[in-house]
Amino acid sequence: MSSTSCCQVQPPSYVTATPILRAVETCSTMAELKQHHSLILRLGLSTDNHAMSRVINFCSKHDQFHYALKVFNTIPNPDTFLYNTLLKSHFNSHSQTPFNVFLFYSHMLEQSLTPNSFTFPTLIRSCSFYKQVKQLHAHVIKFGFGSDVFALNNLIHVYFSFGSLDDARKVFDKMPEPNIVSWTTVISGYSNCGHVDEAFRVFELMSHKNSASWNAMIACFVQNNRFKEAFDLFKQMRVEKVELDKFVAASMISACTGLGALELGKWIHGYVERTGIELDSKLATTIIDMYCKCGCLEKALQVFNGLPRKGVSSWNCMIGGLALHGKGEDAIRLFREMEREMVVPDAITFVNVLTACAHSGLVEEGRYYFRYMTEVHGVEPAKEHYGCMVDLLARAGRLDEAKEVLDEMPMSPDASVLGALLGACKIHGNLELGESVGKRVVELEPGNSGRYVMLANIYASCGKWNQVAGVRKMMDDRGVKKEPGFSMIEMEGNVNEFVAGGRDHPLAKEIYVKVDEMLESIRLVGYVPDPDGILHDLVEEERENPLLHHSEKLAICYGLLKSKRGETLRITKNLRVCKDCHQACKLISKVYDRDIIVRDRNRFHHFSNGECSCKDYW
DNA sequence: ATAGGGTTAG
Repeated sequence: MSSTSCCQVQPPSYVTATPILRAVETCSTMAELKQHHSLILRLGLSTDNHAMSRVINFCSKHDQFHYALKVFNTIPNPDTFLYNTLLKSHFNSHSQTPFNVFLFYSHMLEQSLTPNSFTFPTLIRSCSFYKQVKQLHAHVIKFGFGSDVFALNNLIHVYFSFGSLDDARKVFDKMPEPNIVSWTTVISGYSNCGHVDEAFRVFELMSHKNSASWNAMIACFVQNNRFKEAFDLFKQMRVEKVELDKFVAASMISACTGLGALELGKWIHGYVERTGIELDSKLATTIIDMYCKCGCLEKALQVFNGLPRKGVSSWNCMIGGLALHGKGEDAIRLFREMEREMVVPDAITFVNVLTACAHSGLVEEGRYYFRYMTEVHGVEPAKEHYGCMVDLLARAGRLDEAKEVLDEMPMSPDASVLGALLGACKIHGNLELGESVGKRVVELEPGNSGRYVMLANIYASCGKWNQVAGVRKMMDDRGVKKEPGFSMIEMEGNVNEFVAGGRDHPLAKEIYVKVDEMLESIRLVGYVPDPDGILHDLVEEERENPLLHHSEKLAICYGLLKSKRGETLRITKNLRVCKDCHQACKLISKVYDRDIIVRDRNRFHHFSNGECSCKDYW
C-alpha cells in the first residue's frame, strides 16, 4: 500500500470543528462562551471564519457587541459572512461602544469583498441620515440586488422612517414582486407619518393578508386616535377568522385604553389568558395600562402583582397609573418597593413619580425626588422633569417658584412646560403672568386649539371681553378649529359617544328628558350652573347649549338610564372636564347614590357620595 | 455548516 502521507488531505474545518461549534450553541452565558472561545483558539481555529462567526453570533444574541468587536479584530481574513455577522451584532446591540457602520462597510469593500444579499438589510437599517439611505440604495442596485425583496423592503421601511414618502412609495411601486412584508411595511410606514387614509387604501388593495397585516392597519387606527375604526376592523378580522395573536391583542387593548372600553378590554385580557398567549413584558404593560386608564386600579394591581418578572416598564406603568388616580403616596410607596427589588429606575420612572407628587399636592416630596433622581440614580433631569416641577409648584399656588424653575432650566421650555404654568395661572387667578405665558404658548404651538382656549379663558375670567374676541379671531384667521369635546360611555359592549347638545344618539329623546330631571334634582341640593367654563362659548355648536348639555352630562344620563342601581358609571372624556360638570358630577353621585368615574385628558375623577377623589385639585 | 425583512409598552 502506498502511503497517503504525501497527499494527506486535511478535512475541511467544519467537519472537524462540528462538536465544538455545536457546543457554542449550547452555551447559556457569556462566561461559558468565553471558555469555549479559548478552546477554539487552542484547537488552532483562530483563523477559521466559520468558527469565529459562531462566536460573534453568540455575542450578538447576548447583546455583547463589545466582545464581538474584539473577536472580530483578531481575525486575519474576515469574509463577507463575518462582516455581515458583526454588522448584525452592532444593529442588535444597545452597547455604547463607538462604531462607525459606514466606515466598516467601506473597509469591507476595500478588502475586495463583495456584499451579498444579507449585507444590505442590516446596513440600510443602520442609517442615521437620509443621504446614507440614498447612497446605499445606489449600492443595492450596483451590486445587483435591485430586485431583492429583503433589500427593497428595508429601503421602504427606512425611507418612511425619514419621512420620505415618495421615495418609499417609488421603491414599492417598482417592485416586481412585493410580498406580504412589503405591503405591511408600506401600511405602517404611512401610519407612522399620519397618513391613515392612504394606509387604508393600500390595505384594501392587499389580496393576501395575515395577522401582521391586519394588525398593522388596526395599530394604524389606534395610533392615530381613530379607535372606532380599529374596533370595526377588528370585528371584520374576527369574521374572517384571522388568528388573534399577541400583537393584535396588544393593539386592541390599546384601542380599549383609548376609548375607555373596559368591557372589551377585559374580554381580550381573558382571551389572552384562556388561549395561553404569551404574556411578555410589552403585552403585560399594555394590559396594566388599560386597566389603569379604564379606571380599574384593582385589576391593574392584580395583573401587576401576578407578573413573574417585572421589568422597568411594568413598574413605570403601575406607578404612572397610581399617579393618574391621584394616589401619590401609593405611587411613592411602589417606587420604594421597586428600589428594594433592585430594579433600576429610568427617566420615565421619575416622570411618573413626580407627576404623582404633582397630582396629589406633595410639594416637598416632589422636590425631594427631583434631587434624589440625579444624586442617587444619576438620571439627569430632562424637559419633562422640569415640566413636572413647574406643574407641581404652580398647581400648589407657588407660581413664583414655578417661574424660577422655568427660568433656571437649561433647555428652552416647550409648550407643555409652559402649559402647566398657564393652567395654574388660571386656577390661582394670576392674570398678569397668565397672559404673558399664554401668548408664548400660543406662538409655540399655533396649531393647538387648546392653547388658545386657555388664553381666552384667562381673559374671560378678568372680563377682558375684547381680548377674548381677539383670540377667537386669531383662531379663525389661522384656521385653527377647537377640538370638539366628546364623552364616551361603554354600555352592553357598545361605545356610545356624545357631543355637547348632540342629538344623534338613537335614545336622544329619553336622554334629554333624563337630563332635565337630573338637573332639577341636583338643583334641589344646591347646584348652580357655573358659567366659568367660557371656553365652550368659543365653539359655534356649543353656544346654544352652554353648560347644561355638555357631553359628560349626556353620557351620565345615558348611563343612568341603561344601568342598574349601584353600578359604577365610567365616562371617558377627550378634553379636561370643566368646573361646572365637575361640580354637577359630585352632586349626581350623592343624589343618585352612584359612583361615577370620569377619565379626562389629564387624570381620573372618582366621584362618590358628593366628593371627588381629586379633592378639587386638578 | 452559520445570518435576513413587516406588526405590540411606559
